[in-house]
Amino acid sequence: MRRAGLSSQDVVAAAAELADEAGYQELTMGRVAQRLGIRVPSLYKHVDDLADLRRRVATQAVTELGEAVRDALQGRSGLDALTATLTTIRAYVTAHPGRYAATTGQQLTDPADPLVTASSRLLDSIAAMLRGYGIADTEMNHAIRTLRCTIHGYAALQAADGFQWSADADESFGWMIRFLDRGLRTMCLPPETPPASARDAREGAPDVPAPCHADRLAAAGDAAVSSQPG
Amino acid sequence: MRRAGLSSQDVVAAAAELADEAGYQELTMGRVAQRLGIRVPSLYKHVDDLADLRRRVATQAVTELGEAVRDALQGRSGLDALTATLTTIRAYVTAHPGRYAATTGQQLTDPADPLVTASSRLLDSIAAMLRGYGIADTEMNHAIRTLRCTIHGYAALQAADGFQWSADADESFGWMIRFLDRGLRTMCLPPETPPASARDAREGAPDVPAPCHADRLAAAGDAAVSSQPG
DNA sequence: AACGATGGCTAATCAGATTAGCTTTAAGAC
DNA sequence: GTCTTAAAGCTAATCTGATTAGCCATCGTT
Repeated sequence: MRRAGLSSQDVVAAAAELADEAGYQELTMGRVAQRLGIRVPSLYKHVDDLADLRRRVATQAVTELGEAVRDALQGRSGLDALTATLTTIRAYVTAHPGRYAATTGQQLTDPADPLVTASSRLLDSIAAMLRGYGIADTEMNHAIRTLRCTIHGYAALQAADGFQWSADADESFGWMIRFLDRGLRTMCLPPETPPASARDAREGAPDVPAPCHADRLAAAGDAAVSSQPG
Repeated sequence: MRRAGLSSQDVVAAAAELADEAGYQELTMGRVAQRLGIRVPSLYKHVDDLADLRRRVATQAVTELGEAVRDALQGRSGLDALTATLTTIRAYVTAHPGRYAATTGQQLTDPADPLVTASSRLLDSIAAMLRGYGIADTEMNHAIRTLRCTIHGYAALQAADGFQWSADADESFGWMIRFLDRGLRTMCLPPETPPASARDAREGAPDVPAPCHADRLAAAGDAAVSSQPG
């Protein structure tokens, strides 16, 4: 019989496409083999096992996403950069829900893992965006983590079920961007600075640490930040 | 042989405990049966199948979480209420990572589904928190969605790997709360209101819809908001 | 033309979910 | 007290999907 002549890359690519088209839960050895026109056991010549394949798909996703974000950030700063970042991520997750789904739930422990490397790059881009945004170094870790939560939450929800929340999803997305923008812009000013609004900031807030001084930064290159890609 | 005399509730409870203790990926019919001291096929007298069991665990989680948040919000408003909400959710997810993990990836389509009901209640609590926070009705949907993304992102990341991001996670959590607080307080003021900061808000922001007027609200009881629990 | 690594295959195994069908308990009807 | 019967368990069997073992063909190299 004629050989297909596949590489690991081909297998991962097929898996990624399959996940996007049929849903991440359909990313199975059988479906991948079928798509490639080979039998299931042959896949094991190219990947270790299903977990390995999933992890490679996740790595590809984070890599692609990181490149897209880096490209989108060229020459931008402030709200412009924030908008570009979120828009890019949203577009990516919309186009590749299965790939993004693969990234959720991956452990990032081994520093030599390509997935960890790719995640670090993505977070570096976000950090650069925030730095150009005027976030102080002392706040950087907190800001990255906060933004990461919001972005990951948005992306995870979107990847999970395509956001059926009706027609005004675009507006909500824009609102979210403006929300983040304002939060970032006011975050490093003294606590009293935000304009007196219709708000009663009670005194007895349960257990929030003191405002606006970040001690003990976990140093640079803090790979622990990226405990989860995206 | 002696009967165990189990109910569906017992099975779900055992599954929830198992998921918390051993991790969501260990939530398997075999492990659940083992924990209950019965054989695997007997489980099918109490639940339809594994998907049903998972969904019930998710429902229990969202219900418990909703009750906890509702309790925590008693007599609070503003930053106090926001802090209570997030602190409660964080505590719940920390105590019950497996349960929370069960909620991610559930579809919420059928309005009669108990999971949908429970999710709606939780979102109602969050809406009440925001309303008491001074968010206009026209912005409510956007605010809920935004907050939901951040909360879900935080919870999902935490449930996935327990947040190994080093020692200052608490500080980041506090920072995030203050960030959200400031964002919410400044969000419904005219765009120019936020104090001129070290920021250059460029003009050419890619594609964000116009600021601060929300048209076409998806009416009340908008179950589509809860496309994902938590 | 031989060769050796590579990529593919069949057959078999294993794990986990699910189904079929039987048996016994235990709760209520008489 | 017995009788009946639905519910709750069980064993055995099936099915799906992942994985392993071991064989064979292809292809680039010598």
